[in-house]
Amino acid sequence: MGETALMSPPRGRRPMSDRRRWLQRLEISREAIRLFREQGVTETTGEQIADAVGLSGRTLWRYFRSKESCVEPVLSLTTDAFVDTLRRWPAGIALEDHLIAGHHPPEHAADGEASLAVVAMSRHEPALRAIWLVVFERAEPVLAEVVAERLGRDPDELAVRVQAATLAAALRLTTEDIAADCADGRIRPREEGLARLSESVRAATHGVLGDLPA
Amino acid sequence: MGETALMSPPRGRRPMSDRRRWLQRLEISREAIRLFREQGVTETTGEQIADAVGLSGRTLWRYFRSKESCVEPVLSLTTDAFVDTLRRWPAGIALEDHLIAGHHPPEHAADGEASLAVVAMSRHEPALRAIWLVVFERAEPVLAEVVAERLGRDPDELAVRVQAATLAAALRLTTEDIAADCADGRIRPREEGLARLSESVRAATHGVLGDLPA
DNA sequence: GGTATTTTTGTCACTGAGCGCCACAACGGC
DNA sequence: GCCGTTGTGGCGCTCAGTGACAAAAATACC
Repeated sequence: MGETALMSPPRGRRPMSDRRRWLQRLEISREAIRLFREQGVTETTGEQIADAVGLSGRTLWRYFRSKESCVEPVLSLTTDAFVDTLRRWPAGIALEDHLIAGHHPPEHAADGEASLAVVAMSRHEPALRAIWLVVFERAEPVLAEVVAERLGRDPDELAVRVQAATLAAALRLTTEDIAADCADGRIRPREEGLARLSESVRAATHGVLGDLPA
Repeated sequence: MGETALMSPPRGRRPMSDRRRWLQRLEISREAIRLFREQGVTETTGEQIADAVGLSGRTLWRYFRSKESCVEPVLSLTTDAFVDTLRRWPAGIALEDHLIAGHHPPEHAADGEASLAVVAMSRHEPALRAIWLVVFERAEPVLAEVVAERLGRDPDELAVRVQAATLAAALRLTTEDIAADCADGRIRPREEGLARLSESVRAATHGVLGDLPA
């Protein structure tokens, strides 16, 4: 039982155990976030999370080393999905339109909302903030690939990496802004969030990435 | 505990209770980091830290909510000092020269080395990593001011904040690199660290901030 | 089908973090 | 002297997290 967190669902059929474990972690993650949102982090005990998933407390600690890290799978899933959408972004199309056009299964929407809630909570919960920062940091190399491909250059080039870092910074800041607005009652519907994201990408890249079609 | 105060001459007991508390936290921080470096984090108990400073365990938890957060004061001190030096960076001068030219009291050097050690440990200690990320993140607004001032624009502008976040990311990554090299035996003298930092700043800003004199 | 083996889970006991509560000592003002 | 305030230690508690071992379940092998 490796402690390593898997970023995306294992595809293979054979080692079902791996995928099973991934699903179990995801399930725990969803329940944990639900409880965190309902009662707060400190008010939620590990036992409660375990009960909610029908596991014993001991087993929970075999899946996660701390109760805060329970939020990681959902956070990773959402981040990966977003970066993946970004990767498929065709040239000549406005980013916003592409984001809206992507396929969005309803369960992904729920996870996305949960992730935003976690990001919002992370403002006052250092442990959650650390998870969020680390998860998002893992997306940076992928962003570097996206930038490199778009510019037709090498992902190892300094300029490309810098551009990717800038892009990552813009995406993270905007996501946190949206999460904050969302949590503070200023309800932000999905569309507005996407618009803001695409705007910040445009601002961060000065349009270098090929947004702004015709 | 204390009966006869045979310490130094009676110093003014002003309402400086705030500064006193700050000093006490700093002292705890130094001892905690020393113990963490000597025995590792998990092997160090809160009681040991308390003993090292001559406090009871109960009192330690009044100063810090977790034993890992004991590293925060030294880390903040070092980070603040660095950002402050950056703030005083005059236009038209190479960053590296400015960093070297800054005044560096010997006790700051010890704290700086301790901070690097903490950053190095944070690679494998999630709790320490959380502290480090949060401490450094607090520097971002200040960096935004620096960027804004240098560019003659507003600190609230999205482009400025993005630039500052990029700068922060570059500084953080470089610091972590230096810390890792330092901890892994590849001894990195102070000068080389400063050179690397100024290079990463140049790379992150494309020279926008006005490095590269003449 | 069956059994043997490996993996996963649960139970129990334990350490240690961290806090609530109360008592006590040290200050400073009256 | 008597206060109120503040910092501190002691006691006991809850809960995070782990090690050890047993029960159960999945898997492999026949």
